[in-house]
Amino acid sequence: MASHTVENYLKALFALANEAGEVGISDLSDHLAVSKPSVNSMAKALQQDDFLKYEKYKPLKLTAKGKKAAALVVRKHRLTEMFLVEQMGFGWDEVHDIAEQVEHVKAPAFFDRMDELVGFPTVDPHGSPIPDAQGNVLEIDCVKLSECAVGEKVSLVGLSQSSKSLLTFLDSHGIALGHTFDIRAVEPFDGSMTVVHQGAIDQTFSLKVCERLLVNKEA
Amino acid sequence: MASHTVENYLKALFALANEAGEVGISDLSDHLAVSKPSVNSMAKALQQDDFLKYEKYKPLKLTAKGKKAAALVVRKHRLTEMFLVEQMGFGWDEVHDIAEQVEHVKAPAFFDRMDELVGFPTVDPHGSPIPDAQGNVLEIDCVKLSECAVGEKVSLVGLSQSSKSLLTFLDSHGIALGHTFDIRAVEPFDGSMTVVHQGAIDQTFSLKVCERLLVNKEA
DNA sequence: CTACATTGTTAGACCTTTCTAACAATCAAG
DNA sequence: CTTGATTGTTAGAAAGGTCTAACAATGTAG
Repeated sequence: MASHTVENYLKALFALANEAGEVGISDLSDHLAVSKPSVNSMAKALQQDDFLKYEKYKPLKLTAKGKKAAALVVRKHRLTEMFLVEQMGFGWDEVHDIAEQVEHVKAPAFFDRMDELVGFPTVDPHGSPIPDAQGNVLEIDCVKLSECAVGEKVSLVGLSQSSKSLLTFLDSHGIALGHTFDIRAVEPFDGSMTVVHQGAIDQTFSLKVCERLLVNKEA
Repeated sequence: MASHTVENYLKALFALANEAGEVGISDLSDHLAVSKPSVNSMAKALQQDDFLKYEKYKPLKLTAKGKKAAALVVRKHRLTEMFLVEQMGFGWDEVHDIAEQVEHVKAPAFFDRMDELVGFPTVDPHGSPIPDAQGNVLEIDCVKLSECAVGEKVSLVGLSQSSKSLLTFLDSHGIALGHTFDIRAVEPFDGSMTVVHQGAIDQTFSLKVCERLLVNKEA
């Protein structure tokens, strides 16, 4: 089974491919806070194990095997987050770091039981999809709030790049997954948006916030 | 913080010192399934970090720092076992291997929450004491069943060296912590014991079993 | 007290993962 | 099409953990 380190590389590769498309050595180097030569040699090692297709100066590409292995790590991570929130009472802003550790535990029964206890969820506490036991990931139908127009009524289904500070921001504004927004105005100057939150409170969000909120238009 | 490997060495040192008194390189080598030269070099490394006092050809001795660090790993292990049984529905014979993995998670809040959720237990599912957050271990007042005499009435408080096969044996005989035994006979030939289990069923146990059952005489 | 088994030690190698320093390829701009 | 920035590469070393082979110390039986 893949080492702690290998699992982290796979997870990073998977995440970067899903948001940036092409993944270069430098992207991984930044994301993992590891030097480029280190990434380079790991890339060769991962290719050796058929997790990765690596050609000099070309973008890195996970193989089918690599994608599956990565998805299963993500599965462990997101199931853990769900378990931490639902069964252990942690806040959605506290679970990432803990899950980052727990995801490397090698004990399938442990994660299977978590899955069962939280009722076989399909998304984690931040709305990100949980890959199934075969490593398949269900795509979620959503757009960034920033891409919506005045007059639209949407509901929050997920976050892109949820960070602790974003989560704290949302908490402090009483925003949670499933909440609705009626888009009232978009400021042309800076892209900030004024919305009616949960049909009641008027709130204005910066473009930076709106780009992180993934919403569903059929609310 | 100590690595995965170092934590395992500390835990082994702690366990062996508590049952064998003196701990030699070979004991550790056997216990961890690692070669003697490996143990030897790790002993030097542990001394470097002041976890261990090491002198050539002398038995290994944990320092105060080493004992505390070891106790805290044992704490994580046993809290995890308790959590797995009480909150996740695992059997007492299933939890050791999972806890062996989870104990290396570096997330104090995770274990604190487990502790809370299972009601701050003082012993794990096998009756072994859970060290407190400062690394202090409460001694449990008990003797081996094999050391008891005919006519005594005792209750099961713990197990020494609980293995999966011992736990399965106990399960199949309906034996659990807290159960009582009235000692009826001790066979002089092989040390096997006949007892009344829970005031109802007559059972006979081999010496090997009786040496693993830790009991309290004031039952 | 010698001999043998046990136990511990050194030396040297290997694997994984990381680094820095220096160099090479690629790509976008002028 | 050349320049310069970015990006990627090699080479070489180090740390942590492991091994085997060979040798040294210790302790126990006769």
